[in-house]
Amino acid sequence: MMKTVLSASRRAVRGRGEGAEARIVRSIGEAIADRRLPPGTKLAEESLAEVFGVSRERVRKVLLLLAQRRVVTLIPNRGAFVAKPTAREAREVFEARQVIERAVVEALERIRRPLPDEMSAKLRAHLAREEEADRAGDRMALIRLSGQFHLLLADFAGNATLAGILADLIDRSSLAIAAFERRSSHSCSATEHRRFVEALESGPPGEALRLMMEHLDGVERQLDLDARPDGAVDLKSVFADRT
Amino acid sequence: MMKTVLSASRRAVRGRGEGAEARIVRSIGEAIADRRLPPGTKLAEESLAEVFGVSRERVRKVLLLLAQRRVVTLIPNRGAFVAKPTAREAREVFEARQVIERAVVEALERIRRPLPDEMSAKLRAHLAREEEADRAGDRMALIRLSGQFHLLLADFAGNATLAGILADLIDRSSLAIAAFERRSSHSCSATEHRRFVEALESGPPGEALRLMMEHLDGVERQLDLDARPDGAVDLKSVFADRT
DNA sequence: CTGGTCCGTTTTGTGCACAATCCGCGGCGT
DNA sequence: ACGCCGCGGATTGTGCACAAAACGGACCAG
Repeated sequence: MMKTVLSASRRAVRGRGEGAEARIVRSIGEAIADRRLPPGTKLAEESLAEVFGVSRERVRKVLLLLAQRRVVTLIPNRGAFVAKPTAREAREVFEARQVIERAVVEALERIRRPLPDEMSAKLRAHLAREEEADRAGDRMALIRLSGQFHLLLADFAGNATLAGILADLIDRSSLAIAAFERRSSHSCSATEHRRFVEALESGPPGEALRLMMEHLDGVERQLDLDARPDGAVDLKSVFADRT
Repeated sequence: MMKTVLSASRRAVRGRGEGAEARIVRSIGEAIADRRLPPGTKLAEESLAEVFGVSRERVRKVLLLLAQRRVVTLIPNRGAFVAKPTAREAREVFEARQVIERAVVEALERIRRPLPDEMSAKLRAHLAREEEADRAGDRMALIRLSGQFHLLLADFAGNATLAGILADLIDRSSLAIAAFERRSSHSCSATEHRRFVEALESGPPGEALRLMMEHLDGVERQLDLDARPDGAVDLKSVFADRT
């Protein structure tokens, strides 16, 4: 038996209910984080309403929520688009992440070793999943898992408010990466995550923090944040050495 | 001449326009921060629509935005209420503020002294306003100015994203203070702010940071975060030593 | 006096229809 | 060939009407 049957005739079942909006928000949010919806993509209300089997105003509400989280941009009388961060905003987001994740890791380092079994177990289980996705070459899963890893750490730190803020920043990081990623590079984060966990469990004090800061720096440095915003490219330099 | 004339007959002028929603959000947000709307207050859609001279769905949208910022709580089929943070949430908010404001002050301390004229001037102007509100005993103005002070510092730090996050946290601080303030105490923050600015301008390195952390600790310590949430009070202990 | 049920009123939730706005395209003039 | 203007189609924005649900009071039974 299939898990869920997607069909227009089922809209009464799929579309309704308390958490319908939350489901759609998650769904779109994940699609954006996974880059199935690249920055700049138009999100037409009618289409989304059809896809999710809900009325147009429900979609409208969802888009308003996503806009508040800066994941989509709402342009009056033009519609909703997947947000396309500026280079400046991208830098700010990564800086904000460093600020918050530093605090998270500092809190985690204050926990007496050995780490609680549950925490350790969850971390190792997560690493296993990341490495499997890595082996399988499942890029989308890897991106999602990478975000979840940082969020998992924030949860362990015990401050749900900070974790919530970080969740937003992680989504926006995905957006920034999608917008500014260099064609080349991409050192897998799975191994860096593993090293971090090892440092956290049995490394010298401060080692985990150092690794995390380097990790975030590394991710940011893989971006091409000097690129001009689209449409402002210098045509002269682009065609300089062409004949 | 008065700045703005509030009148129902002006609804066509006041209610319309691009920034109508932003205006209402600010208006309600300030009212909550100023504690003219204490935690738990019901925010009926129809009433608000009438007050601001807009349609009910516009109010609805505004309430959705405020709910996203955790300033109001939306209970399905019950309506919107001014959020009433739990003690845990209050602690989390203050901890989050420390995390972010530490980063802000560290960034400010990295600026070479003397501080740029504009920055210095704005800070001093702000201090003057705070002290005047203090002398005048204008409690509401003092609360608002106190929040603006911290936000001003974040602006100077140059990260708009972090500043935006902090703005939310400051609003929620006001809520927490309103919910957990002790009847007694309240050391004026104006003098602490002045000392901070002096330390920032000409104090030894780290002094400003120390003052800011103490300041935030002080604010939090003025709260009674051990109070049980309303309705869950332990009647036995309340009437323990009564006859 | 306590506790429970029913019903009217008030408030919130949702779909729909219509108004407003914008985009693309074709025509026209320079 | 380039740019300006205006129109048709499509998309978004908004008010309205009705459906759904909750609160409060009245009434009643124990």
